[in-house]
Amino acid sequence: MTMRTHTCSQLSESNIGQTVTLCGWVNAYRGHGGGLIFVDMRDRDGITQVVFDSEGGNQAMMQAGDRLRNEDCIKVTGIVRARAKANPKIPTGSIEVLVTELEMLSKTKKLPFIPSNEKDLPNEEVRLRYRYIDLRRPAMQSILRTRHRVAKLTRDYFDEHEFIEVETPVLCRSTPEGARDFLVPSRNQEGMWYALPQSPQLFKQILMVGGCDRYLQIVKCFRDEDPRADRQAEFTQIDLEMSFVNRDQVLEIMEGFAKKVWKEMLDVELPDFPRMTYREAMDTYGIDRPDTRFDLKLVDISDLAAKAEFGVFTDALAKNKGVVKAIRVPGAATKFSRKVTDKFNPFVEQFGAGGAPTVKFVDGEFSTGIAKFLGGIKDELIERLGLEDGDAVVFGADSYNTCTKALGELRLKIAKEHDYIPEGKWNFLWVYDFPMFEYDEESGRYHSLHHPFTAPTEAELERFMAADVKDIDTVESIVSDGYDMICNGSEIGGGSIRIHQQEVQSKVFELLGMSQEEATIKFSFLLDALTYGAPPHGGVAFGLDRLVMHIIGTENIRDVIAFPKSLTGVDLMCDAPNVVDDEQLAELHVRSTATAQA
RNA sequence: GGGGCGGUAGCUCAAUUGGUUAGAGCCCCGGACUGUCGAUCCGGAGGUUGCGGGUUCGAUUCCCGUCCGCCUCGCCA
Repeated sequence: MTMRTHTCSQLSESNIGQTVTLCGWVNAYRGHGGGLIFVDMRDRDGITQVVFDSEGGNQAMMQAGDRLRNEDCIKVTGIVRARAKANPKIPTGSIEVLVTELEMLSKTKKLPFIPSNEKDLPNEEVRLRYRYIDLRRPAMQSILRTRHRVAKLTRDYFDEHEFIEVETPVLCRSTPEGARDFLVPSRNQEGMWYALPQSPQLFKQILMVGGCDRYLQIVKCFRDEDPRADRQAEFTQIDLEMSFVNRDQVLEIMEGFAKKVWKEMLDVELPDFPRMTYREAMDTYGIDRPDTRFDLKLVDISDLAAKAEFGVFTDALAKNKGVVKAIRVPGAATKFSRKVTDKFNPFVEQFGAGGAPTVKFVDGEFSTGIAKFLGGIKDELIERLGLEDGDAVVFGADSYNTCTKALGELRLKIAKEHDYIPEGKWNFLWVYDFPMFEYDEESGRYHSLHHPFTAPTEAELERFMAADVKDIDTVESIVSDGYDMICNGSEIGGGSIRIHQQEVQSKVFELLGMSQEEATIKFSFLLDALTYGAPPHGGVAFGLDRLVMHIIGTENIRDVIAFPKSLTGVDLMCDAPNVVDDEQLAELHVRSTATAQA
């Protein structure tokens, strides 16, 4: 039993004549003087019109009804009756409730905004500050429910596949590889700190060593890095791990999960996911998470460019790993005005490239831009790119990494701004065969492309174990058994087969420039665990926030989180983070070095 | 840490080359109205133009600094 007999979505013509009680908020108020008042009541589930009629109620009740305003929280008892004229806009539009009793549960004061006025919402800052009002909007309720359904679907699917949910600690050991840790001072252990988990990676692997076989957890993770529109410091991961599996077996089960989510949530039947190597993704899309809904592929024309007498090309080719690449943009000759192409240069400069020259291909000739440099290679270029009349071509010339990155990003920008992305298309794929390591010139060290617990592929194992730290080309060429699930150009999940042999794990640490002593201090528990009969295992982590973003069709991660933070990591509603007392700090053996305090 | 855009009433916005009392709609308050459904109509209240400094006879407007929000690069093993 609750205070009400029905929710605001439940009543229909079958309830006519019944006395019912509803609880909810005033969604709209339409008074017609002392004698007749309409109020739309809203709760989580829907809207029902209730009527105050002087012929059906007493004077005091009419007066109380007349004082109702948007978002007052009320309880109403009355008799269900048919409407003279139904309102087809709402599901309960054929009935209304003639009020016999009204109870004001909670009067609202003047609101910063009216949640029922979807067309005139305030800016996001106000919505976040008054999140409890924003959350009353049906659109927000729908998102919360969508997120709930995805979480439930997740638990159901993996339960059916014999995964069990296990909780791992939130107060962890700091392992300052990769992202910055959030730290928590220890009161009991003076001078010691916990870190919040960037992911439960090591715990889930140790669960495999502990015989759990198949593990699931929907879990908060924390990375103290600057947020983005699609990234928060605090986010939710669907964390998975399996024992006694190889890569294809992991992919099969994870692909089944994605298919199930898309079927249940969007009624979309996804075909089997294509697979693409990391190398192919980088070569043809300039990014490790290619959006394959459209072409605009990067084509290597280095050999042709070498023959063109164009300084930009020849200079680029003279660089270490220099390349020249081109993108055919179908039908863009008319779209690429000078104004449009002038913006390409500053855009690619952000990514370290010098520029992105263009040409148009009209009436069998190159024109505008760098056309005059392409005379000698015209026919070969047309053939290589498959040019048709009315196309445009964008070029990039630089070292492989810079050129690829710049053109990859430019490709996405052009696709978005000039409508090359088809509506309603879902292109999933797996990217695999990542390099294990990338050499960073600046620090003179390697870092892991996935994470340092990713195994080399079986075929690479021997070469990996024999690799010499100083042999950069060889180390960079070693392929790992990692994989990412990509959906429309966004990484929604990633994982790998993990290392389950201690000597292999030690070799990774060695190549990462960690001394044996250092590795022992940081990861002794893992290295130890791997020596006690660790099973082969692998897994995946999906980003729950990203998944829900795709399903509801938003690019703003704050839309799918009930209480998100701003881009400076501030909770605008709670005003966190905040200053704490010196006594609190003293207890934790911490003193602030901050110069300014609020 | 760098770059870009923004901040005027509770909310969404306006305000001429710097100009005299900073406007409108919604919300709120008061009133009218018995079939509305974004109800309608009449009246009213509501402002340290984010904050601090500067230029000027005069600053919402121009300049400097600062705070906040959004987007982005770096960053995100």
